[in-house]
Amino acid sequence: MYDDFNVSEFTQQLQNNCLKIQVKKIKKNEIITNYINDKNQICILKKGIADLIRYDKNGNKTILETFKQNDIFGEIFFPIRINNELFTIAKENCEILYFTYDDISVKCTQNCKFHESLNNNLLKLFLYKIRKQNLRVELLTKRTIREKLESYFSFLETNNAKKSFTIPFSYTDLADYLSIDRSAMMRELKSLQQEGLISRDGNNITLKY
Amino acid sequence: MYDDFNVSEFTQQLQNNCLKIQVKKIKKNEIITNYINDKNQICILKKGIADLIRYDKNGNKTILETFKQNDIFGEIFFPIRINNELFTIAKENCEILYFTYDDISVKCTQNCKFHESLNNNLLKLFLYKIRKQNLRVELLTKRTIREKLESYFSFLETNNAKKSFTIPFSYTDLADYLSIDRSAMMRELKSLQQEGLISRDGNNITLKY
DNA sequence: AAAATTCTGTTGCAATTGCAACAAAAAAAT
DNA sequence: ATTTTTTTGTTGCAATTGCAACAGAATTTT
Repeated sequence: MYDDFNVSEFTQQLQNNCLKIQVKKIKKNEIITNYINDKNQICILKKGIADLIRYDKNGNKTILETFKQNDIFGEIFFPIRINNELFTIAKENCEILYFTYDDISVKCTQNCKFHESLNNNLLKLFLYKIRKQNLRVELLTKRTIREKLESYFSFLETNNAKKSFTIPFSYTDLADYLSIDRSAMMRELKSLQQEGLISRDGNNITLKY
Repeated sequence: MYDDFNVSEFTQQLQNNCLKIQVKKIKKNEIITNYINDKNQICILKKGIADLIRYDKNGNKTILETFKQNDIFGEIFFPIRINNELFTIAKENCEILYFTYDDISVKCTQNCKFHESLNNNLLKLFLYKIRKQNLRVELLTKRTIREKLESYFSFLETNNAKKSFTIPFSYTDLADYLSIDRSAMMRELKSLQQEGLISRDGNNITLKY
């Protein structure tokens, strides 16, 4: 999807090192963190898939972010609350590294090589996250359902370097991700098909333009 | 608004150092960068205010991001294009530092103190940016104009620690920032007033709840 | 100081979107 | 293998939102 930052090695190193790291295994459909406790917490997803979710007062679910291997998340990235309850939920069995931002600035006594590369690697993870969020803002600021779909498909097209690709969501989740009504989205997908702009087979989409 | 990262000192240092830094002054309403050239470019706003803008094919303007002193932006944060033309425009006279991501990873020969703190400070700037973008996503995923306004006002309330605050936008720009139609937004503001939820005097809003 | 431009406030109407509801299909759990 | 739950697909109707258009206020430029 994005550039490969070669951070896998880094996240492997994290575990057995001088930094205070907690490792936890979370089962599918369980909550990883609810963004209330754990001030300045940083999490790295070592294995699995997870979503950052919000439910509003009307029961609308929104997928604020999606996380896969090596993605970074946690309370530290949400210091400002606008009366929302957020939580990260495991979509598959997950393995997560927990530590705090405060810890990373404390130099370890041994001046180890690990600490040398820590900031550098975190910088890459942060950069990756910013890019992902920028894409998200671009999608969300599109004014119509059609434009959101087209933009998202355009992204998947670029990402897969193919006119055909698989949506990495159920259609229910895709609507929650684009922050639109599912039935209205289905209606729009139908229009796109009828106008011959796309074809569709399950979660596989082919762009006809 | 956010935590103070004490990065001002850092951005001052940047200019007279081993890193290849370009400094430019850009006049109000001129384009700072158009996100096409300048691969891996990073910009830091040393002085002034700027917006990242997109116009869609229907002429709708969207303010994707707003930048003030010490904010970081540039092409590097947008590696994936989804057929949008983006550009950053100076809202006031600006002073900008330009460098590239590639340069920062090159250790300088003198092993200077500056390079020691470079990654650390960039990490803070990146973190700050992620927080800002997360807030943005929270706003944009709200389903109705009313909810967007309420959320944004709630943020300003928290930020100013007061029920009264000044919107840092014209109403035209606020609509472009929330990605909604201006007239529909004005209508909603009127409703909020009529229901006694807010009062309004120019760009000053007071929450009545 | 006058002219030009941008911003605010408003409204009727049209288009889009959301809501509710349901049946069939598919997937997951027992 | 059967039951339960979730997802998909669909549609009429209502509510919201966007569009167009304009006048007056405010701001900026000349």
